[in-house]
Amino acid sequence: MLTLATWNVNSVKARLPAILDWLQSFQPDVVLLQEIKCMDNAFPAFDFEAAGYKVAVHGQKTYNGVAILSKVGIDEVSIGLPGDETDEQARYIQAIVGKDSGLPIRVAALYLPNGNPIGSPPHEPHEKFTYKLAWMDRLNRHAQSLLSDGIPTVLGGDYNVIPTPDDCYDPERWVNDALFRPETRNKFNALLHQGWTDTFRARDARAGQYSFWDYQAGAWQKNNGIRIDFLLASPSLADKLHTAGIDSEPRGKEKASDHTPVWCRLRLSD
DNA sequence: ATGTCAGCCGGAGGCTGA
Repeated sequence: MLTLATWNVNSVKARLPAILDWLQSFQPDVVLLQEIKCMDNAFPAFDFEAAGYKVAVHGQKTYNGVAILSKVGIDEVSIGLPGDETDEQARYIQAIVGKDSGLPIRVAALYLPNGNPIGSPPHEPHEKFTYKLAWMDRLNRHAQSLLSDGIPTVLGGDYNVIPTPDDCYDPERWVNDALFRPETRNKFNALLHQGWTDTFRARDARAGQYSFWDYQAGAWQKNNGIRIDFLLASPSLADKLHTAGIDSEPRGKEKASDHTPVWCRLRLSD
């Protein structure tokens, strides 16, 4: 059995004790981190190595930043999402894990742009919603190429997409938000239709299961959340999906991230 | 209506992003 997780930690420095606690108690094999908010040389690699993980990092100053932690090795690391050489935001890293312990699996940690506020001014080249939609087009092209070479793959991260009204506490409140707009949901659906499986949804059909709760307005206490963090499995891995879930425990602790870990467990034998 | 948190610069607290 192999346990993978994705977690937007909202600063790896601010969250280090919380992350180490969770690794110790949950014992995931592979963790995909987003919003580490530091440069590569400031990533606390020693602490994760001491906990038994190999580390691959793609960071930048202040914003964004993604990383992979693995107990089963990391090989063939590559950073950046293809399709725009001018994009300097650190939002994508992929690697092969588990190379020398059975089935090698390609994993990616991605941090899809938020996209708010929408249109201010509407056709400005750095408008955030335009950047989000263009990034999603690049992701979909890249994801298609990942499927075509047949390597079992998990694409995990903070997608900043609310896929359906079941994935937010009050759909009316989100209708004009970049996370829920039809353009956003259509592109995410197009990704799924390539053949990716939302592993959580494949194992839990209930509405109102969330991975993010805003810090403001008592959102956590009222369970005013949204589900925007996903582990998408390619077809051969979806067939091996054992269980999946959201561990909301870290969100309730002191000095929590606004996101909580989403996990899935794969049956790799047979 | 407001409510939060983190990083940056710079040496306080205002700004940005989420």
